[in-house]
Amino acid sequence: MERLFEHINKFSEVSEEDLKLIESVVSKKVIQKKDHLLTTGHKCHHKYFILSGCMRSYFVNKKGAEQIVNFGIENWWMTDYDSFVNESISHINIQALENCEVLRLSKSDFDDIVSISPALNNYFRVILEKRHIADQRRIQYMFNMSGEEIFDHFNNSNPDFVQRIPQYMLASYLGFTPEFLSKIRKKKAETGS
Amino acid sequence: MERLFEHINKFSEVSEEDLKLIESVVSKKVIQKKDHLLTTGHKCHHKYFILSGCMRSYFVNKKGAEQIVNFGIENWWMTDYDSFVNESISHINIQALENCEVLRLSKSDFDDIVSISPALNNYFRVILEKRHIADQRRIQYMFNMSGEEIFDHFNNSNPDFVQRIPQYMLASYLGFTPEFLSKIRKKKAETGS
DNA sequence: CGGTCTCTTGACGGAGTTCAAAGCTAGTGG
DNA sequence: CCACTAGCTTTGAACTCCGTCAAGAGACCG
Repeated sequence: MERLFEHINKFSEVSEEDLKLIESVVSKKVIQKKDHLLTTGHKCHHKYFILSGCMRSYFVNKKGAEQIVNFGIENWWMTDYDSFVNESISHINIQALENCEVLRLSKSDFDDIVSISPALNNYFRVILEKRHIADQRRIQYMFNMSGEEIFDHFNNSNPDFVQRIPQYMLASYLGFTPEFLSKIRKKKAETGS
Repeated sequence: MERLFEHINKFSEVSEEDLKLIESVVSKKVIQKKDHLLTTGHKCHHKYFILSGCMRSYFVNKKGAEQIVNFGIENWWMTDYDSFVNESISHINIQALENCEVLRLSKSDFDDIVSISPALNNYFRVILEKRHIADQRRIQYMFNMSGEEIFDHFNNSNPDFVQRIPQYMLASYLGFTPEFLSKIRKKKAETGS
């Protein structure tokens, strides 16, 4: 709980009352590694704030391969915004990659607290700004860099995180095959970084 | 002005007072076709609500070509969020593709009105949700579709808009070369769509 | 009209994929 | 504590999609 409070405080000026409000509507859950929080074909009724652990969202592409869309780690709100906001059928899956502790917040409680508390509403606006900026950067990188450069950039930006996931998932997230990623690594090993 | 009010009303429950507040801080500007609202190396101090016309944001990639990041049309807020929010040097350009009428809103006025008016803050949160969802979809399409499929999908989703811009800009936005787009079109003409 | 901007065409090249096989690694149970 | 197995990574050859380059053909605007 403290972790969520700190996160909110970092992005919005909230009162004790605001924190009590959100505390009253979230519930702590433990998720086992490999368990799913959301599967394709269902509506996404919740946001999950990750207290510990690591997750991925992914869909099965036309070739039958799992395409990873996002990873989530500590201090991230994980959800399918499309399904959550529009209450539509989700096309993605959300799965724990490690044992996780999360705080779960339902759509109706979310709607309530943002209408009751301007400060919490503001918190969610600010983290959406951050996320939109991250999305835009990601799109720009995809257009401007080769596979190898994208790989280097991600490694340099997330040196700790890359340790936590298998290479083939990183390959999927970055948009290429595990074989190609392996060849990049080989080339680097030969030429010395 | 009416156009902006309608847009706000569509996404948030605002009072007359809220509308007067935002009216008091935006100013109407006319932008000539080909003029820039933002150029690389400068800070983005404003958001622009497009009343009429059409714009693009783009950067010059490593190969020296202009890579289009986004288009903006009527009822869109155009800005470089990264630079606007973080007050950092922008890496992109924003240019009018047609003669435009816009409502200009400065960063400091934006900060003021979202802290004064919860309803306006909520409006900006909701449109950020929409934008994040659009970004996520775009990323998913880029991963899941071939160039030809991406082209078809964009054409089908934006039948009116594609008439307004030259093909080579569409090619840039979708992430390939004008030559390749021309070959797709040729193939379609031959095989009958 | 003349020039610039846009679109098309074709030959060639390269980045990344596919497929199939083999080598590694780590977790699990006996 | 070892052995087995499932999951992960590496390799290489053939292939595909799309980019590059260069040249020409339209189209639009002063």
